[in-house]
Amino acid sequence: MKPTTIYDVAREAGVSIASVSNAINGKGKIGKKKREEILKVMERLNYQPSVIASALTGKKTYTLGLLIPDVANPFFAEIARAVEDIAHSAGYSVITCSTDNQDERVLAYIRLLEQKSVDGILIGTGGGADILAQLAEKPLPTVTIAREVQGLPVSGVATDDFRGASLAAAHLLALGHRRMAVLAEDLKVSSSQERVRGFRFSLFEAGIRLEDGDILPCASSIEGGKRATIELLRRSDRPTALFCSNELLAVGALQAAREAGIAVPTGLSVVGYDNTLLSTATNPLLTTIAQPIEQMVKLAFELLIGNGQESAGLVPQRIVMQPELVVRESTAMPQRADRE
Amino acid sequence: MKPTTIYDVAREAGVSIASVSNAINGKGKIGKKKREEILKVMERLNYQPSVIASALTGKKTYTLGLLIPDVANPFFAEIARAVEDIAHSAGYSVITCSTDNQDERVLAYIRLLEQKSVDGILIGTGGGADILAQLAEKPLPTVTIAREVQGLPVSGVATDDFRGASLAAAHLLALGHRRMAVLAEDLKVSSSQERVRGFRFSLFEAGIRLEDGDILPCASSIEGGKRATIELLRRSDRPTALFCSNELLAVGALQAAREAGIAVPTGLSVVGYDNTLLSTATNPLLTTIAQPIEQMVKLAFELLIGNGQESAGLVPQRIVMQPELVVRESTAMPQRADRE
DNA sequence: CTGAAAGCGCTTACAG
DNA sequence: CTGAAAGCGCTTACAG
Repeated sequence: MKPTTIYDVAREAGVSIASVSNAINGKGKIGKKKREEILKVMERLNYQPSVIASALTGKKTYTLGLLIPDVANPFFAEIARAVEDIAHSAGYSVITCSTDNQDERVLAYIRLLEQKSVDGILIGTGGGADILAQLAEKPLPTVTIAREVQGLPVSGVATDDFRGASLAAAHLLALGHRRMAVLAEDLKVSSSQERVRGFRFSLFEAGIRLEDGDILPCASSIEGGKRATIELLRRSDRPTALFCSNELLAVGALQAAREAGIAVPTGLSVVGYDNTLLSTATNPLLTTIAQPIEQMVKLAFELLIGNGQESAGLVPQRIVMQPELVVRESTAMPQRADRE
Repeated sequence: MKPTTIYDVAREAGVSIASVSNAINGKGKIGKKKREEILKVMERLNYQPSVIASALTGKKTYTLGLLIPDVANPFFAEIARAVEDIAHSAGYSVITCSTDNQDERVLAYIRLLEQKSVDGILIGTGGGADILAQLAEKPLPTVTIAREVQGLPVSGVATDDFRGASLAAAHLLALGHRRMAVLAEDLKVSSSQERVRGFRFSLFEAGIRLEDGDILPCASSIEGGKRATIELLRRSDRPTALFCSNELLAVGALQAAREAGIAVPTGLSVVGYDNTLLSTATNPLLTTIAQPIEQMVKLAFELLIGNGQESAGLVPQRIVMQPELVVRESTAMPQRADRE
């Protein structure tokens, strides 16, 4: 009933446990024959080394922590999947931590991950920079993904959110829109801020002023986007186009427009952000900004685990990827034939 | 730089490590004063016990494995979130494993989870019953969730998929549909099978025969659902209603219908399954079957970890929950004013 | 190349 | 109530 240990195979193979250990880890200090014999015995006994025992001796736990706001959010679900795949292919498993961007949850999870001696943490969540700053002090390798942390001296990879928003703005501008608004999720999150800034700045350059009132902070959910849009559509000078900082909000906007009897894109254009599967589930299909998830994750993983081995004490490295505009059906030239 | 250990606090507090251990674990064998003093020292040194060390002495790892087909699939993302939350509140963390329903992946993950000495595994994935059967042999606590495993002597909680499909059938039947078809994901997965069976049986009882050709196996993706629907819509006697075994397929169906110029629900009714956020992102909103995810997860967790402590050697227990029909906009009476 | 021994950070009987 | 000691399953110098 008890799992077989290194002692069992040593006894069975007639060698010392040190030799078994060496055989497993391929340290050169063992004869070929002996090695093969041991491997054979291991196979026969169906022996599987305990990673917790080996971790205790200073080796790695081969476990990573992934901090994200919410796995149930399609964008982060996709990130989680990508992380899982690349980690798994490198022998690691990952503990997913949904923080809801709440400081206390972030804190609790970090503590937990420390106690479990994970080999590293991938941070894709919001949460006070001060809290995350503590992390940088610790010996625990950390890299951020899909977000920046102000002044945090850790490596990370993100996509250029300012640029992504500019892409959206340029698209809308080119279509001829002048009255626009933005739906923004939690402004504590850097990526959200950047998207707002980028959009605003692009309009500014085009000579269009986006008032504070045109930027609506929303709960990051379909409902949140819907509520904000309803309010927007009630205004006398309602916008002809909406830029949403994520697709949950965009879906909400679509729904609000529909209920208000405003056709998209004819009466209202909307562009989302992230290019998740939600953007292909809506009708009309969402025009959106895509982030190269797989690549980001791949790079982040390499930064974390170190493809080279000496990445340890290096200077923090920030990689920024380029977003892309994906034009689908939810944007068009503005026309005031709204109330169809 | 090195994390503080139990020795550090013992020295600092002027006691033995055994006492520190006792203080932490609240074993009665320690004086109140001493206990509080120790706790204070722990606080001051910011001491956090190593769970891997404690796990090695026979205690739990407080880590669970969650096997699902794919976290990027909204339904499983929601399951993963629910599991994470309840696990976290009980002091556990969870390693998410996306298997794509592939035997080899299932196998690899199980092996990994064993090596990491997880305290239990939640199985929500497909994969050969034979493979999972091995699991039952092992001392590793296991419970299935949202699926059955034929003849596997383990506990589990699922919702009644046969019934859920019947609900869908009844709804469509009541609306007056007679020519129907079903889009089924991977038939190796029990839940999928049951949904097909349930639907078929209900029609049968109503005197309607569902031919094998009316049941289209699809890749479990939007694309998969779309392709199958396109084929279906080309048929001369095309169905007036579609039952999809999950919402990815349903979304695909919606898209196919749109491209074919067939209005939903007027020209074609479609009902999905799972009630994920996808069902509220589409236009029209999806009529679907809801599973009580949170409750299922809660019960599964209790079965796994044992709210009572002696659940160990008990007879496997299967809990089945009831699904619910959620009527939204994608279903209506059949009418042959298709080509609008 | 190989084995005896110490040690990783805890917990748990076992004496006192 | 408290501490010394053994042990969990490995790995890693260190001798041979």
